[in-house]
Amino acid sequence: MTQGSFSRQQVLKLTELSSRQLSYWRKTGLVCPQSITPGGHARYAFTDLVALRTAKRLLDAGVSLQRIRRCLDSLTRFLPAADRPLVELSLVVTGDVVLVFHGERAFDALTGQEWVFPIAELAAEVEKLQQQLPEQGELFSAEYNKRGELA
Amino acid sequence: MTQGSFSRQQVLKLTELSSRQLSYWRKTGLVCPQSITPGGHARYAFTDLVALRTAKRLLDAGVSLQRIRRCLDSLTRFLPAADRPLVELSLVVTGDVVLVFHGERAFDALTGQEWVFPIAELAAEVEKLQQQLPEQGELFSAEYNKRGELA
DNA sequence: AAAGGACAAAAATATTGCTTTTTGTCGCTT
DNA sequence: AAGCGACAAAAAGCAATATTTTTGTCCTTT
Repeated sequence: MTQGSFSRQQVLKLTELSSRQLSYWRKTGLVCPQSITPGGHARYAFTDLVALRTAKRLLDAGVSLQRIRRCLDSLTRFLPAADRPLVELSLVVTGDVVLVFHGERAFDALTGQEWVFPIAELAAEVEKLQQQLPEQGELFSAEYNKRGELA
Repeated sequence: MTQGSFSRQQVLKLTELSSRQLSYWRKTGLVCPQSITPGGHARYAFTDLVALRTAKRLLDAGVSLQRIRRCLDSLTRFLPAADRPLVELSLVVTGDVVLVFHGERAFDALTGQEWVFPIAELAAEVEKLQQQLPEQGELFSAEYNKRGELA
């Protein structure tokens, strides 16, 4: 009995969703109540609550519903083990992107593309490359022109 | 003399850029050689190399040149202390977004918008909310219908 | 109270055509 | 080898429009 079972009123209070949203999300399958009463009324489980609240937060952070849906779609593909991404996963967001942290990795929830390379490491990398060129060094010293660049 | 000074050939080898790109980037001010020889030839400093390679990596990760330029523009606004973002900053990327890690924070290089909320914390939060509702609990046990939802 | 339907405003997305940017290639000069 | 210029293809961005999704409001039914 870890579940708990919440009525519509309770859910509205706990999630700060509008009644319309709750209905619509249910109808369109974004978050459905875990069970239904004999009278056809929704009963939301605790995990449903978490999912609803997560979706709400994503919305508030500027992620559109449609993007949320697409992310969920993708995630079932990339992480089939994650049954309910909105409940289980660790997400980070701006308006345009949803990042999923999973183990050591981070990837885009939508495209699955992995996020990469702390560029800090690049200096070291170039340094290594530098050693592959035996001949170069302080060969040139003249500096006739200073740059006025962007980067 | 931490600089080092690299000829065009060396730079091409080290950065895996095309000759055309090197020229164009120089002309458009993305990354310019630190100094010029009496004959008008480019001499790239070590930091230039790092900048070039960083830009190349961003490109490879799917960030367009134009976006890179705009990011650099923004960064000089958000982090005026960062003289050469491509050399100094710690960036993370997908095709659409460049994230900058700076101290404790992470923000979008383009918009400056801060990134937020590990959603993992949500469960705990809802649990807390739950306690504000004294009346609910395992009041309902009937489950007549299983859901077939997305999340 | 909860669900469902209907209508409309707002928000988001997709599409299309147009402009600008980036890159490659060739040829010429130093 | 390095730089410069010109032409063209590819990629990216932009703006205006159409289409779809989401949400609110009102009304009816159980």
